[in-house]
Amino acid sequence: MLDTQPSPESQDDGIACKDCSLFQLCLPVGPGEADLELLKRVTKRRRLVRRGEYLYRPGEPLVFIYAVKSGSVMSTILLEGGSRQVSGFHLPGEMLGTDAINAGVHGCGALALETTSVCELPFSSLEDLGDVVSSVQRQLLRIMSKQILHDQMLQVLLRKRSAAERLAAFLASLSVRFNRRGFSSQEFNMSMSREQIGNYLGLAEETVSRLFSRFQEGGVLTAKRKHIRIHDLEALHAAARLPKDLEWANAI
Amino acid sequence: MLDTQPSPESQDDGIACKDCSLFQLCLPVGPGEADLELLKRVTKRRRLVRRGEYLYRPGEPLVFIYAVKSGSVMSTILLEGGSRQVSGFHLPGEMLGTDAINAGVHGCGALALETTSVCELPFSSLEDLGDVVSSVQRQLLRIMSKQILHDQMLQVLLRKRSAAERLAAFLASLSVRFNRRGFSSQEFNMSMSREQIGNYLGLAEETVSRLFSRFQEGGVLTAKRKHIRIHDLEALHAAARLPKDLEWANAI
DNA sequence: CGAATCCTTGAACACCTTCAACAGGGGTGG
DNA sequence: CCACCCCTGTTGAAGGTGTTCAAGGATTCG
Repeated sequence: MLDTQPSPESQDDGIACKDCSLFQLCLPVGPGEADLELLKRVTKRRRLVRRGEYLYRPGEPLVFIYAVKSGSVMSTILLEGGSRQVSGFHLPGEMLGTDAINAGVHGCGALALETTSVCELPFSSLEDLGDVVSSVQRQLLRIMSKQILHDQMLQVLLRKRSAAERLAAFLASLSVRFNRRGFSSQEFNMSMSREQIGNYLGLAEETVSRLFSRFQEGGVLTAKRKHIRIHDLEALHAAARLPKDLEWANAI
Repeated sequence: MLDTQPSPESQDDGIACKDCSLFQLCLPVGPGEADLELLKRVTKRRRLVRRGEYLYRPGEPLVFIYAVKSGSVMSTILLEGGSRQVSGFHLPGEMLGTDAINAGVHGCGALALETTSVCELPFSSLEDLGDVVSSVQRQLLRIMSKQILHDQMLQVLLRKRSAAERLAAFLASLSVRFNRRGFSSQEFNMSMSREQIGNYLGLAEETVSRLFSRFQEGGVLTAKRKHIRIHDLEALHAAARLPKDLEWANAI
């Protein structure tokens, strides 16, 4: 599959961190120049992973926290019996790897769904640097707190919502997240398959497929494989039955 | 309801922090005396809440992170329409409130299920103190990372597990958590109702009740209202189908 | 003792899954 | 370039699991 997702940033690697739209999304430390310098040092490392490649695998030691710059990453939990549980999708501007801080070892695997560029934030440097980095560490606390919040929101979805509500919430979330990154909120290419969406939402692949058809019949959207065009954003959000709180978006 | 849970620690409030069994559970900073002194200062505050009282309500500013000393606390998310979603049960030695760090405001409410004693950890002091506190802050990061991990495990449970597996996992978790605190792993009093368990596990109250009956018919346990006696711990863990990893216990 | 709450059990029903078959694209090799 | 194959996605039918509705029993507390 081609990297069909348009890239809002130059492929030039010489970009300054402060110009990276990711900067304010993942580590908004404010106007302090010292922190900015520090962050520049910390976030300098880049890595490119191709579709199907792993950013990290379960069991590997935690070396970096990652921030997605472009592309998309799927994290999966390896269950006994070898089956894999999708635990999250990470779009540009979103972080992953914080769940490994506790054990110092990655419990999840992170798989690139398309050609993906990430920032590597060496965790040891975040941890060891003195109080210069305190505001960064505070930021890290906030980010992790946010993730806890989002995991809880996702749990709400998984507990009591119908299949249609789950998929609507998922699509509404994608829409908001793409839009936040400067893309259209009404038309985008998903990088994940029906099976992966189903796995993530706790639904069978067939159910997801049927729901896409049903939404299409209802005139809410047009879905041609991975290309999604939302005609009635209002209806989609209504079907999702989520609080209007934008924080929800990251959760799903 | 009486506080039927036996208390493994003296009710005397003069207990030194380092003698508190909670100490190593929630903030194991190691042998450093400086940190120990600091923690003693930080965790000195206690609070007693009675059954039905709130530790905090949604919307209140984040002042403390809490650690349960005795009793039990249920945290709930307030959904639109006024319905409440149970998002977690917190037993002695477990923390709550970290999800509020991001917004600085509690999104959940925390309700005492029985007479409960908690430690109040002023969040500002955790945040503001210099590098003296760095190891504590690192600890906080670990704790939050652990919670993220556990939330993910819970999601696995909610996505693809049957009702019986969910309840078995919940009971197995309670068993492990009680045992960790020095209580019997085979016999204990739950502080939560069938309805609350169902809400938490994404099941109807009736389903939970039926499952208790079914487990009882199968000779796995005896349940007399909130008093649980597990006869076949092996079978319960088998029914739960969880990795033997103890980390699971906190998750559910 | 009465009331309210919690728990239990039964029956019908709805939703989603599972099994099955097929369609359609995309990539590969001839 | 075309044919083929494999993978992904779609659709149908049957069946199971859990919910909902309903009623009754048990326990606690005023």
